[in-house]
Parts: sequence; C-alpha cells; structure tokens
Amino acid sequence: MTTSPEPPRPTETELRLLKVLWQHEPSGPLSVRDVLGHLDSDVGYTTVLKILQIMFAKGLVVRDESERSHRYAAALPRIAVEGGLLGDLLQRLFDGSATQLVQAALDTEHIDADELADIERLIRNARRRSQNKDTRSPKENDQ
Amino acid sequence: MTTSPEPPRPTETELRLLKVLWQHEPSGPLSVRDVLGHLDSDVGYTTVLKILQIMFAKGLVVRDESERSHRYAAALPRIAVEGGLLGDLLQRLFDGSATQLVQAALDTEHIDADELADIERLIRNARRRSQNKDTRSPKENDQ
DNA sequence: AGGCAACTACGAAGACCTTCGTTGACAAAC
DNA sequence: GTTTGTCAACGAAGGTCTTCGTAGTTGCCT
Repeated sequence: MTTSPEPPRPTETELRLLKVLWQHEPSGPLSVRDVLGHLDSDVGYTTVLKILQIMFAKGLVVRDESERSHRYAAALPRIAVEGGLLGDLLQRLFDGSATQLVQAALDTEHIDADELADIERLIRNARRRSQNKDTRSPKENDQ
Repeated sequence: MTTSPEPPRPTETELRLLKVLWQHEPSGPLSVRDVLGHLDSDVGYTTVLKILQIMFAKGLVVRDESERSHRYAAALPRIAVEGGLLGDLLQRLFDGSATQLVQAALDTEHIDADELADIERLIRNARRRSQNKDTRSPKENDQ
C-alpha cells in the first residue's frame, strides 16, 4: 500500500463547519465570514478562522489564497466523512456488525412506518444489486 | 421528571472499559485488576483505576466498596449507551434521518448478502410491529 | 513485629479542543 | 496621507482526556 487511507475524524465543531461547506459547495468555496454567517451557533469570527486554519493543517479543508480573503472548501466529499465516522462507530460499538447496529437503532430510535418502508426498499435494492454483482468475479472495483 | 434523560456520552477509553464490564456482567462486578486483565491494550493499573474513578464520578459505573478491592459494574445497560451514541451520530451527521444513515452505511461499508438479508428481516419485523400498533394510517404501504 | 504485596487516592504532566484578544498587514474611504 | 475597516496569524487561557508516578493504607506472611 502506498498511503494509509485512514478516514478523518473531525471533531464536533469541525463537523459543523464541514456541513456548512458541503451545503454551499455548489456556489463555490466560502470565506471565513461566509461560514460564520451560515453557522447556527453564535461564535466569534476569529474562532471560526482558527478552526478553519486547524482543519487546513489537518487536511480536512482546502483553501484558495489567491484573494486576500481566503476561500475554503471541504477536502473530502460528505459521504466519505460520513462513512468514516459511521464505520468508526460500527467498529467501536458493534464490533463491525451492521446487523447489531440496525438492531440497536430499531430498539432505541423510534422510526415511523413510512421511514421503515423507505429503509426496507433501500435494503432490498442493495441486496438485489449485490446478487447481480455476484455472478461476476467477486473482486471487481469500479472507477 | 426527577432525572435528566440526557444520554451519557462515554469517551473512547471509557467505552472500552464499559464493554469489558458489560461482557462480564453475568459473573458479577469486576475489580480494577479484572478489568485490566480483560483489556486488549496494555495500559497501567493506575490508569484503569483512574478512569474507573472518573466514570464513577460521572455516574457511568457503580461500585461496591464493601471489600477492600472495589467492584465495578456498568451503571447503564449496553443498549442504552448504544442508543445514546447512535442517536447522537444520527443527529449530528444525518439530521436525525435514519434513512440517510442507512444510505450512507450501504454506500460506504460493504455488507455481504447474508447480512443484508438478516437486516431486511429485522426491518420487516419492525414494520409489522409498528403497523399492528398503529390503529390506522392514512398512508397504505403494504403490498 | 517487620516487611511485602495489593489497593485506593491524589496530583501532575502532556495532549488536544474551543474560544477569543491582540497584532500586524492591507486596502478602501475620507 | 491619515483614518477606518477587514483580514490572517499568533498566542494564550481554560477545559477535557489519558496517562502514570507517588503516597498512604491495609492485609497477609514469616
């Protein structure tokens, strides 16, 4: 292996900023002030700046320094970070068993019937897809 | 209500100790040395002691001090802590949408067909149960 | 009794996180 | 050209977490 594909583990505050960045990704990278404006919590300007600087140092965000006010964007797609954090919880709490996770979710969160129906549909589709792929060689990675 | 319904949020290390306590719950509460012996990571005795003391102060564990070597047990059932942490992630990452969570899990964790089948069964059962409890729903999603 | 082993409790070090005040650079406004 | 405002950078404070060394106590063994 060349590099370690370790999934990043943003803190709670970092995640809040990332969500803002992801949300406004289509309209281009955001300045510190933009991020500040889109945050729910009322925190100081320099706090947001500092966190973004730290996230930049960690590689959680990229930034464009060509203008005086730097523009920030998430370094990773949302799904990658979600997957990392989810996988982390899955491992730490349920020893990697997705079944156990679902069991716990059903036991402790109340999910209404409509949502259960949606979820069942998702699972069924995933199952179907996994069966179709099974006819091919098991190690097929798309690009 | 008298007690705060706030779900506890054990740290990573605390969770490791809790898992040991839950695992050996049937054979009674554990001494510090017991916990230490069942831990994978090799950490000092006083470290485990300290963490357990802190967890005791936080109410994460209870202890029996009648013997010289105190005996510790988890204060909460596993499912409660799991639910708390899971709900936390659900809220923070997916805005409370279990569907989104499942979507992310399907996208990023690879779950084999057998496990998908298990999970689908879980969902179907939960759905059936939820429908029985529901008197009548305006949305009819049955086949 | 004296000494050893195991135990609890305490404190402190070092890491990381969040917050913000201050400083210095830079540009626009007056 | 000086003032005003915005910006990045830095540093420090205060908090939590994890780790362990040390001290003091207790029970046991010879």
